Amino acid sequence: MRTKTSVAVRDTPTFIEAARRAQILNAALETIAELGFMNASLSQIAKRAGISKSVIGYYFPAKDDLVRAAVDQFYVTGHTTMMGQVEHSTTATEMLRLYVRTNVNYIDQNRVATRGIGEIIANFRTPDGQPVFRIEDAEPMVQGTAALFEWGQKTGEFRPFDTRVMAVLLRGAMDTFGQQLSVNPELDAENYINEVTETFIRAARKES
Amino acid sequence: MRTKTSVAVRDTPTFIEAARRAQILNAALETIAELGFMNASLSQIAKRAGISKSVIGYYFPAKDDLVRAAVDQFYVTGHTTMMGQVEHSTTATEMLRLYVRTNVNYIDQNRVATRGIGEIIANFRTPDGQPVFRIEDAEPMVQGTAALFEWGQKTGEFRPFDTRVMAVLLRGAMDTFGQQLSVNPELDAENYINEVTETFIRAARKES
DNA sequence: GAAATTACTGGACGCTCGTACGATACTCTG
DNA sequence: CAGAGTATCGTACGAGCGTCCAGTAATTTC
Repeated sequence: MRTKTSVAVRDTPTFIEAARRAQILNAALETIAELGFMNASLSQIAKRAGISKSVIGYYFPAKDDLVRAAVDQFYVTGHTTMMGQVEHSTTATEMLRLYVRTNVNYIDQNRVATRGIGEIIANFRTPDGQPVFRIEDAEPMVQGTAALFEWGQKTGEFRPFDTRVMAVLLRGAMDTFGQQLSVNPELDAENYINEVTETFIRAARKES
Repeated sequence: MRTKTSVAVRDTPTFIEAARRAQILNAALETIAELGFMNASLSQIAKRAGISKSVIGYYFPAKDDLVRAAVDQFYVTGHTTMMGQVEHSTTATEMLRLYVRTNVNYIDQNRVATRGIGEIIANFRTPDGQPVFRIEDAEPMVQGTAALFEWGQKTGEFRPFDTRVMAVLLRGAMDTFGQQLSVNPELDAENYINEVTETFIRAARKES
């Protein structure tokens, strides 16, 4: 007679299950953010969560599933949070301002998660060495950003330029903020927002 | 009776030793660039080099030494290569142009090494999880870049702005190019150079 | 409050890692 | 061309990894 070693598939998860899952996901992101993806073993994660290693195996069939769940959760909450704030702008310039502000603030207020997810995306690979999250998976994000600049070119707010390169530069500026934050936790988000906004508006706007 | 299991310390290395060291360093960077730092085991590196795992141990006492040697080599050759090209500019604007061009071209022409070193810097940690190469180690690079912008402000070519943020943004734009390259190897370096140069000159220059 | 289900534990398994080592092959030098 | 020094190999070891599993504790169900 075999005993159950993994959680049952249910329509509505138990209260305990929901809480444990959240706790484990949180501990995983914390551990990854602090030790790096390659040192974040299940033992380490379990130790931080104060639970036995096997509990993780009980709720997540394999480590892959845990990692994927963490990434999914991050993008679902993050994307909806940010989209809501940006979408009702009346000019491309205003949208650019809001885009920078919303993104930087989100990173600032979700430092551990942002850092952890970054580690995962950079280092999570299949057994044969292929990245699980390839850079082209961020292509929709780049194209969405490029659309902002295309809009501005259409309305005449922006000069002609390669919108894709500009979008990649802006995305890079967002990522850079996260990295700078981990160097200097006292970094002033407001100042960064203002400088980056000014920089990109000047770079994109039509000659006066 | 013990036999020698590591290479002797010599004033001038043997021909074989120099060749093997170079071969191993090269294979290591290749492997790291392709499989990622965390999957680049000594077995994998040895396999690529077509040698036994023990040969690596013969020339490099520990894996750490191999990795550090690879980083050292990269920075020594890279830094001197680029400094030489930029240093005799007559205006800050010209230097900015040269800076972008030289950096992008260097990354373009050293793709594997650039990618490998990036992997190492991001993922190489001490046993307790602390990064070996901390981001503040890149501070001299950032300050050197900031000095370029300060110069331009002093000569009146550039408007007032936070030179450190601008320097971080420019460094980020350089790093971004490398990442974009690994997505799309056909990426046009010349176009990227032109767009980035135009972007930063417009962002930095004084109002006309 | 007994039975059934759910939640958790500690230990064992097979695997790969980095390192260490004894033995063997190659290559110079006298 | 013998022998010392140099270079390479295969293998073995302990540690840590992710996964598995039989058994126990806790909670829910009837």
